[in-house]
Amino acid sequence: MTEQEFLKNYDSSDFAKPSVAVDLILFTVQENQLQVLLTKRQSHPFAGMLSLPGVFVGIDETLDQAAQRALYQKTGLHDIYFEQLYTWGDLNRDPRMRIISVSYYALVPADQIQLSSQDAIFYPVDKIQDLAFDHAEMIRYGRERIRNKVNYTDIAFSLVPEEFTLPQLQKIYEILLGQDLYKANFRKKIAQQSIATDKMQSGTKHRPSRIYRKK
Amino acid sequence: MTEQEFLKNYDSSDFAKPSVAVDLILFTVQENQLQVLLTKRQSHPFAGMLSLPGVFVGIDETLDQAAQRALYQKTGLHDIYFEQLYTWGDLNRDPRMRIISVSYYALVPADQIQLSSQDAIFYPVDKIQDLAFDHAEMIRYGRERIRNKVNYTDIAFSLVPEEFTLPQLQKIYEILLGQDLYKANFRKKIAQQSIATDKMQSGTKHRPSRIYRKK
DNA sequence: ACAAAAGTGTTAAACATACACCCATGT
DNA sequence: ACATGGGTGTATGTTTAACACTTTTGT
Repeated sequence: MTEQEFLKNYDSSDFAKPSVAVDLILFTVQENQLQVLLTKRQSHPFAGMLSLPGVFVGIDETLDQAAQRALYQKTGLHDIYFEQLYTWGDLNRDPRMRIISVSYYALVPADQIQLSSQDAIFYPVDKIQDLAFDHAEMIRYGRERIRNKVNYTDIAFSLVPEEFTLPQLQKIYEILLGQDLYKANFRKKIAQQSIATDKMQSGTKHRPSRIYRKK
Repeated sequence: MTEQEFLKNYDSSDFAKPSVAVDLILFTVQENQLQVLLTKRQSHPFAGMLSLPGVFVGIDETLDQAAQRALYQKTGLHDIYFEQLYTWGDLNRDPRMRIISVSYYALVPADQIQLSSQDAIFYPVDKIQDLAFDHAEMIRYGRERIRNKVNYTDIAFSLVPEEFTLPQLQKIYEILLGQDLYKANFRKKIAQQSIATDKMQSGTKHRPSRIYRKK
């Protein structure tokens, strides 16, 4: 049977279909650590373990919409940076049945977050041990994508409030990259993507920092 | 209903499921152009138009396996460079039904290709106009991914035979990047990733080029 | 000898890295 | 006055871009 004949004769009810889910990897920086949103599983399989929030993709719902829905359910947030990461299709990802999962990652400044679900918590990425399904692997992959993208995009700005100081922003860069940066050089590079306001930070017990916005 | 309850009560037969397909974007360089493998559609929808080769994902088949199968059907090839690109989930991608498609791209040296299907042809990427489904968009996205990856990986080597000359390799880089490169600088950078053999090219009407292998 | 493309050494500019220092605030 | 972190100018090293030139083959 050629592919054409296959497509021609294909009747969607004739074949067992995998289910399709979207899993969301929501990153934020809190307490000087990169953290990820996890939920505690109440039921089989992996009951009691932590897992990423996920939803099944509705028949009348795009993948992006499903990701937005998962985000909204857990955080009440709508308009934040998010992006498709990778699609996971191993056969026994889920012991119940064949599920193909499209993973998304999202970045949110810590101050925007108000968890709307009891069972949702933030967990430091570096301390993750065992998660349900292949979710630890997903997070590792997302972590790596971010580490790369920081260097040639402005995604780091997504983790900082609209108004921020350069030391704040530098800390974000350092956490995402996993290494310290030289203050003077960081500023020369990043200042170009930022606009200085006339406001200054207050309440510090040292010289106040100037407040910037993203250009 | 919480997500937990949803998952607990979820019965795969209760919900209409999208179908899942894999579409393959096979790139090669022929006649100094980046070309992509297309097939002419014989039947509805988009009968007569060109499209990417694709397969439905079997219930006992991983996504990578499905991509390999599509590759093998069209070219008889097995072990070549390929990688997942992106998953497309818009609602009306296919007029027949809801299909989510996981796209893969692959890179093959032109000399390895022996098309095993009558209706498969190579088509220059820069001359593509209308394709069936969202396949033109997929190719554009894959083209962009390659353009980026050329700069920080060695994927360009995947488009050249095991033994190659540096001018050959440079031409590949130039085609992938879409711009000319300076010979001397290209060599300083790439020579490090290559090993010189003691063989020389023959049959040219000018100075013969040394043959290299990938390190 | 000449054409044509292979192959190399050197210079100049751009960018990244590192250091040294000054500044503004609270105590 | 001092501790603390904010903020800046300059020098050094490394990478990238560009040019000028030599080499080897066929005709």
